[in-house]
Amino acid sequence: MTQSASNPASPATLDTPRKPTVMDVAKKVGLSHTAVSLALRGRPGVSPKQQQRIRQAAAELGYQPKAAAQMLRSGRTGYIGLLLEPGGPEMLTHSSSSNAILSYFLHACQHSQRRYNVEFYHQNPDGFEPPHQLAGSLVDGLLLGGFIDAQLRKWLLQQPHYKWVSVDEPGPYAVLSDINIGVAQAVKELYDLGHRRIAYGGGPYHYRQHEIGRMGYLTGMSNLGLPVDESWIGRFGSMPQVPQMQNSRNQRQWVKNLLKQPNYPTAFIGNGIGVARNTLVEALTMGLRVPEDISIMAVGVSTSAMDTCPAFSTIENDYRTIMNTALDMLVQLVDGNTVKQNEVHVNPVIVMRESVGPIQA
Amino acid sequence: MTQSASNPASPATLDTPRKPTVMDVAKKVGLSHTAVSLALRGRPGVSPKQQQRIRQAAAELGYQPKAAAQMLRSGRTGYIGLLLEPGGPEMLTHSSSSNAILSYFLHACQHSQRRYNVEFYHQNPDGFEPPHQLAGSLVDGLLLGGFIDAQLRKWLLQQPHYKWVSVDEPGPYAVLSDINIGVAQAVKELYDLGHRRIAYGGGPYHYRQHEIGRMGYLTGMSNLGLPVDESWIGRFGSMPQVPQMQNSRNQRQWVKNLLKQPNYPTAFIGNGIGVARNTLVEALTMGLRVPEDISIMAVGVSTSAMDTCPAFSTIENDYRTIMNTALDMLVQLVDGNTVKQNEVHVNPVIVMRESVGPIQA
DNA sequence: GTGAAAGCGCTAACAA
DNA sequence: TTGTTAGCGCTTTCAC
Repeated sequence: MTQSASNPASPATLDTPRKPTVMDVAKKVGLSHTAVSLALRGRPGVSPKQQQRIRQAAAELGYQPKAAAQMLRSGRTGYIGLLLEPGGPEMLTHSSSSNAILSYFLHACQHSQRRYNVEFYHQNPDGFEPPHQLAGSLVDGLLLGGFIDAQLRKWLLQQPHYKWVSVDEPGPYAVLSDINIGVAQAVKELYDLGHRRIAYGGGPYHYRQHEIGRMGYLTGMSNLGLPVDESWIGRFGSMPQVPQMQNSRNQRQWVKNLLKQPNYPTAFIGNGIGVARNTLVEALTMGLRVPEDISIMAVGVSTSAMDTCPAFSTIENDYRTIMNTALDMLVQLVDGNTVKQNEVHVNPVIVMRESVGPIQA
Repeated sequence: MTQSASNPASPATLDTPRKPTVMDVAKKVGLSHTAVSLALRGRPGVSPKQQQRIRQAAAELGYQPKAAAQMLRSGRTGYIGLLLEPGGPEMLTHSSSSNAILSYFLHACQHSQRRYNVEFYHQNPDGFEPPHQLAGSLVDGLLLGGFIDAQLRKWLLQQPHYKWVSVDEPGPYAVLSDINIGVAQAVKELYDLGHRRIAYGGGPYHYRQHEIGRMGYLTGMSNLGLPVDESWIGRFGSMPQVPQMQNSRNQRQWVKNLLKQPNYPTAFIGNGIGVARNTLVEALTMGLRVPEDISIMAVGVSTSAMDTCPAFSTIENDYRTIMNTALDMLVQLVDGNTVKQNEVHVNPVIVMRESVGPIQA
C-alpha cells in the first residue's frame, strides 16, 4: 500500500488517505493523464507497450476510476436501471415475480457485462417524486419490473429524457408474458393424462397475470370441449386487504369444499405456489394422495415449486428470455438505434414434476 | 415543457432535449447559480423570498440536480450501499434471508430518508474484482448483507478507504443475530406446553445461522435436562452441491424414519421453512395431525411461514432491529463519529402460530 | 502516437 | 444577502 506515499498533495486525513486518480498513475509512468485514460479504457491512441505499463501502474496503485467523474464528463452513465415495487411498508418480502425479475436481470447484466442499479419505487406520501435513478441521471435507461405505480407510469410517458422498457405490463416498449397460453397448454397436458375434471384457483384478478391466467383456463377447457363449473374456479383475496394468514385459510376452506364433492376434480391448477401448497396440504389432510388421487399444477417459479416434496409441476414465466429481451431492447433504445418490435410476447414454459400423474383407472 | 426554449445553447438533439441545469434556473430567476444551489438544498444564505422563487422556477423547469456532479464536487455521494450475495448463476431466487435483509434495508432507508444503492456481488471468474459501488465510489459506506465471499471480506479488511458494517456475519463492525438463543427459547416454550421429545433439523452447517441454531437446540435441551438423541438431529445437505429437489426428498425420508419410531417426537424444530414444510407434508401423509400429533416450529421469515395453512410458529431474526442498528452504525462511521459498540447482538423473536399446540393427554 | 486545454454540473470558499 | 471564482476527476477535442 504505497498510495499514501505517492499522494503527497491534498488534505488527506491520516485514517482515510485519498484514493489515487488518473494523475497519480500518469505521474508514476511519466505520461499524460490523457494517455492513462485512453489506455485503461482500451481506446486506440496509446502504444501497446505503454498500455501495458499503464495497466500495471494502475493495478499497483489500486487505481479505480471515479464513476461520478466519468458520468459527468462523458454524458453517459454506463448503468442500466431496474425499478421494482417493494412489498410495501408492512409486507416485507416482495413478491416472487419481483424476485425472479431481479434474479434474471442480474443474470442478464452479468452476461452482457453491463452495470446496473436497482431501485425500489416508493410512493412519496407528500406529492409525487420520480425515482432517484432518473432524477439524478444515474442510469442511461430503465427497466420497469412488473406492476408499477400508475402515477409513475403516467409521468414517465410525458418525459422526453428517459428511455425505458416495461416488463410484463403494457407500455410504449414492453415485453409481455402470455401466461394464459401456458395455462391453456397445462389443461391440455392434464387432458392427455386422462384428466377431465380440472379445477382452477387464483387471484387477485386485478393483476394481469391472474386475470389472463383465468382466461387461459377457460380457453383451455373450452378448446377441449370440457364443461366449466363456476364453483370450480377459486377467487382468492387481494393481498393488501386480506391478511395473508386469513387468505391462506380461505384457500384451504375452498379446497375442502371442492374436494368434498362426490365427483371432485382429479386435477387442480393454482395460480401461485401458495395456492397449490394449500391444496396439497388440504388434500393430504382429507386422506387423498398426490398425485394418485389428485394432480396439482401451479403457476409459479421453480425454486418455490421444488421447495416442498412432492415438487410441483409448474407453468412458469420464462423470465430468462423476458429479461434478456427487455435488456436488449433497452440497450437498443439507449444506443439510439431503432427498435424492431416495440412489444414482444414471450411464451411461458411448462415443467412437469412429481405433483402430476396420469389418472388412475 | 418550456425547457428546450430556455436552453438555446448546447447541441441538444431534437428527440432528447438537454435536461435543465442550475444555470437555467438561475437565469430564469435572475440570480446566480450559487444562490440556486444553496436554496434548493435548504442551506442558509438565501432570503426566504428568493428561495421561494427559486423553488418554483426549478419545479416549473423540471430541474433535477445531477447526482454525478454533486458527488464529484462535494466528495460525498449521499448514498448508502447494500451488498448482497445473489443466489448464484443457476440458483435463481436469492435466499429468504437476503430477501428479508433487503426489505428491511429499504424500510430503514426510507424511514431515515437515505438514498441507497443495492448491488449483488458476483465473483469474477478471472481474478478478483471489487464491487462497482466501491470501485466507482458511488456510496459513502456499505452494509454487507449476510454471507459474502471470503475473498471480498479479506480485501475489504485491508482497504483503508471504505466504511462498512457486516450483517449477521462477523466483521470489524457487525450486527449479529443470536438465533441460538431463539432456538433454546423455543425448546423451552415447547417444554412448557408439555413436550419432552423434541427433534431438530437444519443445515448446511457452514452457515453461521445453521451452526448456532443447532447449538441453541443442544443448549435448550440440556438446560431442561432433556436427553438428546443424535439421530433426532437432521443434517441437510449444502445447497450448491445437492440439487434442491433431492435435498427436499432427503428431508422427507429422514422425517419419515423419525416418525416411524414407536416413541416418535411430539415436536420438531426445523431450521428453514422448507424443512418445516416437508415435515408437515410427511406427517400428514403418514396420517398424523398437526399440531395435535406433532407440533412444528421453524426458523424463518413470517411471510413464508404464513404462506401455508396451518401457519408455522417461527423463530425469526429481528431483521427490522438488525437493519436499523446496522444502518445507524454505518451512518456514524460515515459521519466520522466514534461508534459506541462495534459488535451488536440482536435477539431473535418467537411468533406462535397454528402449527404448535399443547401435548395431548 | 501523444500532450495540452477545455469543460461536464455542481458545491465550497471567498469577496463584495 | 449575494455574486465570483476555483476546481472535484475524468473524457473529449484538437494541436503537435
